[in-house]
Order: sequence, then structure tokens, then C-alpha cells
Amino acid sequence: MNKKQLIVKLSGALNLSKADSERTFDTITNTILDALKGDDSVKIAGFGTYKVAKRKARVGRNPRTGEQIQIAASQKVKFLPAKALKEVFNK
Amino acid sequence: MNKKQLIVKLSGALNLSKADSERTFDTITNTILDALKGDDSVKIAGFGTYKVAKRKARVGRNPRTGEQIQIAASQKVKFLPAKALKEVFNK
DNA sequence: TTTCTATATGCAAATACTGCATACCCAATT
DNA sequence: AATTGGGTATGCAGTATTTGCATATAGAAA
Repeated sequence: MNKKQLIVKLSGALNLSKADSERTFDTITNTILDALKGDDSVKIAGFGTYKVAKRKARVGRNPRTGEQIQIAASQKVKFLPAKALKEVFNK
Repeated sequence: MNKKQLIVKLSGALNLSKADSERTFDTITNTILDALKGDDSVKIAGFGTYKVAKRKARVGRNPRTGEQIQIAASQKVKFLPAKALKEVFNK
């Protein structure tokens, strides 16, 4: 399922036009992103938690040449599903 | 940041009451969940992809007792941030 | 049409995972 | 507004799993 199909579903569920649904959806993702930039975690009870995780620098490898490469430290967004979410998919 | 605080932000950005913002937000998370139950991935360009990942059964260990444990196969929801999302947090 | 994303490759190192108790913070109800 | 019940984080040990590097291509999405 891609974004367009999701928007169609949302449009029905929210009783909004597709354009409005998309605007709403984008606003929400942007708000979450902004929150993550300031704070470093966004907790949504019953769904999950978005966190910015720091990843240490380490030694990697160019899979094409096999040559070793130093990989810089970085940050990535992680999503930790809530308990309710795990249960939904394990019944 | 927790859900309540996020709702307040959304309320401002969407120009909706807090109650409506929360309803909208819950509708979206539920729609994503439903999509994940049917399909097994939801791709949102520019944000990320939610996937249901199957995890094989394996042998684990109770860290308290050291005793070996058989861990059943399970499924969990994974979120893979899009490229744009990684870049935001690595500048 | 033009941008975005998945895939595939080998391999080292980081990190997730498990049970469980405690502490904590949040959400909802009164 | 306050209390309470429930969801969530933390720490632990050791193994399993994931990650992420470069890069081109194919396929899908905007």
C-alpha cells in the first residue's frame, strides 16, 4: 500500500476530500518530525514511540570492492511499536 | 513529547479543536494499522515505510536465570525512515 | 517525466531480543 | 483536579539479528 492508496482510505474515514486528507496527513507527519527535531522522542500510547537514536561510528565495508570504510556516527529515527500493536500481529 | 502534547500542536496546525484533532489522529493511526493487517507494508514517500516483519522462532535465554528458552516465531511492525528523514537528522 | 525507493552484494560491529521487577509517566475516570 | 490503573523504560547476559557501507538498476510513485 502506498501513500496515494492510504489517502483514499483516509478520505473515506475522515469524510474529507482527497486533497484535504493529504494536507492533513502531511501536517501530521511534519508535526511529528518537528517534534522529533526539538524533543528526541514522540510517544503515542497504543501505537508506538518514535525516537531519534544515535548510532556510533564504526567500520564498514564497500560490498562492491570489499574495501574497509570508516562510517561516521549518525542519527536515525526509530519506531518502537507499542504492546497493543505487537499483540495485534501475534494472534 | 507525548500524545497529548502532540495533539495540542496538531490542533494549532490543522486549525481544529483538540477533540477533533485527536479523532483525526486516531483515525489515521487506525487506518495505517488496518492497512498493515491486510497488506503487509505501508509506504509513505518522504517519511518512511511501515512493514510487518516475520521473526523466526529461536532459542533465547532468560537473562535473570541464564536458562535457555524457546522463543516462538512472531511478527513485529518495523518502520524504515525514508532517505529525506535520515538527512534531516544528519546535518 | 522526474524523483523516490527497493534490491543485491560481504562482512564487522552495533544493537535487538528474551523474563521480570521496579519505577515512572501518562490517560482516563471519577 | 486528583487518583488510579495501565503502558512504558530500564537493566541484566548472551546469542541472534540487523545495520550500513557503494552503486546501479528496476520499478513505482509524485
